[in-house]
Amino acid sequence: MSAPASKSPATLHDVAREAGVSLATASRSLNGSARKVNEAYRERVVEAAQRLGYTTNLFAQAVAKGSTTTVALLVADIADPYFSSIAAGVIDAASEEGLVVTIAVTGRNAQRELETVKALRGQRPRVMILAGSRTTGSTVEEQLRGELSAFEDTGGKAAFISQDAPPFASVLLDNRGGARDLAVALAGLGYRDVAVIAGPPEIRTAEERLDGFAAGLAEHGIPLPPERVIHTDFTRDGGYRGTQDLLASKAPVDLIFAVNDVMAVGVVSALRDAGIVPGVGIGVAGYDDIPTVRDITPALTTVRIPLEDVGRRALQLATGPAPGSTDPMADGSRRPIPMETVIRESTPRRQV
Amino acid sequence: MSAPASKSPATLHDVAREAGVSLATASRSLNGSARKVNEAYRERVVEAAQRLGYTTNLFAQAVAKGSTTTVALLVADIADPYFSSIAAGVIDAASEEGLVVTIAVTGRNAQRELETVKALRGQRPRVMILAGSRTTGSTVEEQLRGELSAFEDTGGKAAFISQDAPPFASVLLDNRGGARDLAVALAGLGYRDVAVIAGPPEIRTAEERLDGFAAGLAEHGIPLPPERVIHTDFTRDGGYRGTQDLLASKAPVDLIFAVNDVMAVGVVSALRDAGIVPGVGIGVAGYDDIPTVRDITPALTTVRIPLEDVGRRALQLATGPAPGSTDPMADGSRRPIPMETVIRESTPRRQV
DNA sequence: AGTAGCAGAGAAAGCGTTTACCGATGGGGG
DNA sequence: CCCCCATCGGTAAACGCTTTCTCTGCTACT
Repeated sequence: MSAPASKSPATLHDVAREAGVSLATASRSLNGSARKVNEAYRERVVEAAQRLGYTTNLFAQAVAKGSTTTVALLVADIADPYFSSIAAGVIDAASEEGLVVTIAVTGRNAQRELETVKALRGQRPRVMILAGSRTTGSTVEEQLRGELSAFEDTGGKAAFISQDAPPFASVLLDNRGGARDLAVALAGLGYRDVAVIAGPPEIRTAEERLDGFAAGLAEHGIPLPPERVIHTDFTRDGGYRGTQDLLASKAPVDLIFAVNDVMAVGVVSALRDAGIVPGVGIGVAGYDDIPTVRDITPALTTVRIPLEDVGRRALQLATGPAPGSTDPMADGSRRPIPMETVIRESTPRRQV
Repeated sequence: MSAPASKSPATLHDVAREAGVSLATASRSLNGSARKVNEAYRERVVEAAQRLGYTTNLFAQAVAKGSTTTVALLVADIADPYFSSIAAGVIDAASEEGLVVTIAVTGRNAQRELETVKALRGQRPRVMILAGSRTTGSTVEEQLRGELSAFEDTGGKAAFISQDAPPFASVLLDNRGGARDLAVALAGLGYRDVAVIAGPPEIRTAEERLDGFAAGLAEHGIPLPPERVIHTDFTRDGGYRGTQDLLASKAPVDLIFAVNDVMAVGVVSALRDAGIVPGVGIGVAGYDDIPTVRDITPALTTVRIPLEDVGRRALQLATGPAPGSTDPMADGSRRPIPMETVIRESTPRRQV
């Protein structure tokens, strides 16, 4: 049982020989070169390539051309629906442009993110998209920015998702506005004793949502004292534990807002385990509108983000307007993606 | 506002010059070359690299070495939790080995899958992992196999997930056994009038689950007449519509098994919309144990697959045992991943 | 002290492409 | 009928890296 001979893949050289033309002609025939090539030759080359099962070696092409067709996408956790939806958008948009997407996961770890960026730089991607990174203001963040600057200086383009990180491009999500609108809507439904299950303080997205929500409440004169804000991590389990802590504090609560849906699902679960019927005893709201929240009971009130569009847009932003054009996206990129409050069963009108 | 000068990235050449050594020495210093290099030199080189912000150009390295550090992963839909969990496993295992993962989505379209494989071949990945591909027996499938054979002939390694596709490696899931066990368990709970929301007939995974389930029922003398089997597509919406069709047929049903959880969620939703309480009026079971099903009401009975492990294993299988060793995985790879029936609220013991 | 042997630096030949440049061919204008 | 120019193959030089091979300068052994 010996391993197969493992001949190396056919090269352009082979194709050229097979077709009886020169290397240059073969090359020109196979990629839409600017220069014309005799149709008869071209056909022969294409046929030969076919016959040999030739595929252009993208690496060699990249080294010769000095540019690649790769997009690098960094996410915190690809199994999280928030990120996988964004990834779907990025991949979709990328494949339209003939780009190939490399995904790396950073596990919400700034150090790891930095190292990943460094490693990915070796791939010389055209574009790097960072979703779900922390902004800690730490030296690690400085290094990250340095790395990205260097990346851009050498012809790459970096784009952030949901994080304003000048001078880099970013797809801005109006987290603050969305959360504010949600708070206003909920206040309108009669909720008064509000608690928030917030994310880790160093995740800016989470903080923006918290701020916006507090602002919306304030407009209705509803306070949000610090002890009603529980910082925990961005997972279902974080939501669960945060809720337990909240309940243990015995604070009177008629609404819990979790700054993302994954956590909100944990909230619902914790409430139920504590014998409280979510939506009846205590209202629950989340953020993101991941598919699951439509299917749980009660269906969750949340803020919808068009996540696939966000991913798509990040890519477009980064691959940029056709060079030479007067950048029509330039200001569009600064305009945050609008979001929509979606009221569902988990926050019925409050009995008075 | 002119674009930045965009100098090209530092090359090894630059590093060598900066360190005052030869190209060869620089190369040897930076990658753990077999050959020794004077420690003093090495340090100078490393420092120079640091100073210049040098990162090895992986493309150039690949073309020089003739081998890459890329893994290509093909999934039907990255936003589907089944696939995103697998992807998480693959990425995790890959990054342990210093490999970088490229993800492409094929949208359950055989033609597109074929084209994707072709395109991805240009990247000369070390490994290609195919999850969720169709097996249609069609000419497209033949072409796909041809493409993969060529890929392996030229030194690559292909691995399938949940699909026995000799001679290629695959991580086998015991779909049939898992479904059989589930059926037996459900029969034991007293269910008798069973219907199945099945997947598209050309997806083998779906058919195996259907078969296994029917077999398990048969052991208990429970029939599964063809009209109780509804073929629909592998989405939540497919499950929803399939259930509507089923209900419209007026067949007496006390249990619906959907061949995957995503569809099962659709089943639950359809039942509820039809005024039937899932779990009380009609039992519901799914397959996969995606996170959501634990959180919906009623929590779904399902079959657990360790999806991340599956992904991880696929990668290990493909990167293979250390060359030279006597392939301890060789038979292990043929041993299907075990699965576990998980009974939850959606299938309470049936009243007699 | 002389030589075998070896360590290790450097030169150079690739790896599979692209692309500037060269030169041949053929057509059209004077 | 000749010359110039446009057109289009081919040749060869990159691209950034690895790796083989050559060659120098030691160490170490007899």
